[in-house]
Amino acid sequence: MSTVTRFAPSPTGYLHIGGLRTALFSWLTAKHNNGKFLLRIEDTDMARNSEEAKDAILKAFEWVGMSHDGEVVYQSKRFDLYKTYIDQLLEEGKAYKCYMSKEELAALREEQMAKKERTRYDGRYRDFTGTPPEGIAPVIRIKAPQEGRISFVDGVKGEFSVDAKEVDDFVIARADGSPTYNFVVAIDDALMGLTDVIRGDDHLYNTPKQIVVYNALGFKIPNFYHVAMINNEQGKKLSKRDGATDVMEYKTMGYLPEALLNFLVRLGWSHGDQEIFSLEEMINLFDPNDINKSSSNYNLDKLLWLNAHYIKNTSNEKLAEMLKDFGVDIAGHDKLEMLLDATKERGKTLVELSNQINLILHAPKAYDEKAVKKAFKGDAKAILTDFIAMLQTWEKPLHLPSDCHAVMEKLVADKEIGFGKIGMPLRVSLLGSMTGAGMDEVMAILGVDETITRIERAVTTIE
RNA sequence: GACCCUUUCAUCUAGUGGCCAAGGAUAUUACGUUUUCAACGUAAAAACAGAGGUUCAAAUCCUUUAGGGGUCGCCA
Repeated sequence: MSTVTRFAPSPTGYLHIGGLRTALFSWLTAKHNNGKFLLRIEDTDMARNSEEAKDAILKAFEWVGMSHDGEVVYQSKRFDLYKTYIDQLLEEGKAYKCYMSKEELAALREEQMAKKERTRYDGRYRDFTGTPPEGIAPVIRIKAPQEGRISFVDGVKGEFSVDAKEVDDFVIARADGSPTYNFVVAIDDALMGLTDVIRGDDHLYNTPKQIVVYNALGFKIPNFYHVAMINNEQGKKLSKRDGATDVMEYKTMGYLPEALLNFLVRLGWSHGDQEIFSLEEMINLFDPNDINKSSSNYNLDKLLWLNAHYIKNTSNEKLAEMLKDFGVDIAGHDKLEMLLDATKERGKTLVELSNQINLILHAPKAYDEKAVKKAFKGDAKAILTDFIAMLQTWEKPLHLPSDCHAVMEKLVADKEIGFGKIGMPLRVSLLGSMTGAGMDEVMAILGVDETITRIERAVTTIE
């Protein structure tokens, strides 16, 4: 039987970084087995759903390049289907109408809390045959087993079992007739042919309930994998205050999808000492049975490192394309290769990279104050002036970084000075700051004319 | 409150009774390289939550305490 996995978000907000990891694990499991990865939108709660949220989730998937197989399934369009199963269970006596009011239920819970018990429905209408109370629209509850244990083997946690007494006759249809979560999830997972359900371990307790549904309907129970949550660096639940939780924010911040996926796959999963995984390697090596039991903390440092790695290893052509989103359009630039070669090791994100490039592309509007103090002193002015003269009279071509380097070398030799004497003032003249790309590269990219223009302008500011 | 899950360097992790006086990666620090900043290279520092057991031998098995997380809806 071929593997089928799924991701099933409810469209109430953006795609969360934790959700993306769970989705990644599911996606990898499907790809590893040449199976299918399905997407289902859990929109049974009409009040909280939004179209925008759904689109945002789909967009995030598109960005990271995790495509789903087949059509997206919307639970909101399947109410008729769920209804037939509710009727079936009612007819077979596996579910029943419960006329307990919300007030009565609340009172019962309070009573149980007071007695320090786990709260649960007491089954008072399970075998009810009398006359139903007036004015109460009943909910439908499923008959859960009353004794024994409900158990299953979780691919991550291992053997998991709860006392049947812990699982009450939960509601499968509300008073208005709409089906509830645990009911529809079980039905959809079964009908969509899921073989492996990978989800957050906040669903661990839902699983016994869903197993009740599987059994009542005679469905085959899939493998379950409950993945521990991602916490913040302090080990607390990840919230907006901890930085970006929306997947698309990472695009804005200049992260590459490969880096983000590589980062996420290593949260709760590993393969020996390996840190860098291409998509292909992940697919080949991933096995949901290897997922770690414990929750992991979210730490941006490693993501930044990975991102730098992927930027360095991305083709210049592709980088140029991506940089368009960051206000840098160099796709047609004749020195594109040189420009990116000179900068891509200096940018950990596309934002930083675009800053590096802009530094070269645009003549400095102002010179960094500290840099001026350090570089434009002593005989800096004279050296720069000599350098201009040298450039103007240079007879060989000055196209390559090595060509430009030769000029500096000559100057250093002639004047019997260190490289720093020319390097530092030159750097400030060309870029306005003490940091940044190598001078040889910058000069080659700018060309002789622009190089001279920038130096001349700088010289006039030195008194 | 009840029930469940979990616990190796600051962080992600390797580790399935002897190969572990615990390995890798990130971050940190130092040094090297460099005209600068990065990148890169070398090195340093850094952990088995605590307490009891079992065993010739325990990070690994058992008990227990503590920390963290989750669940207890006519939400998903």
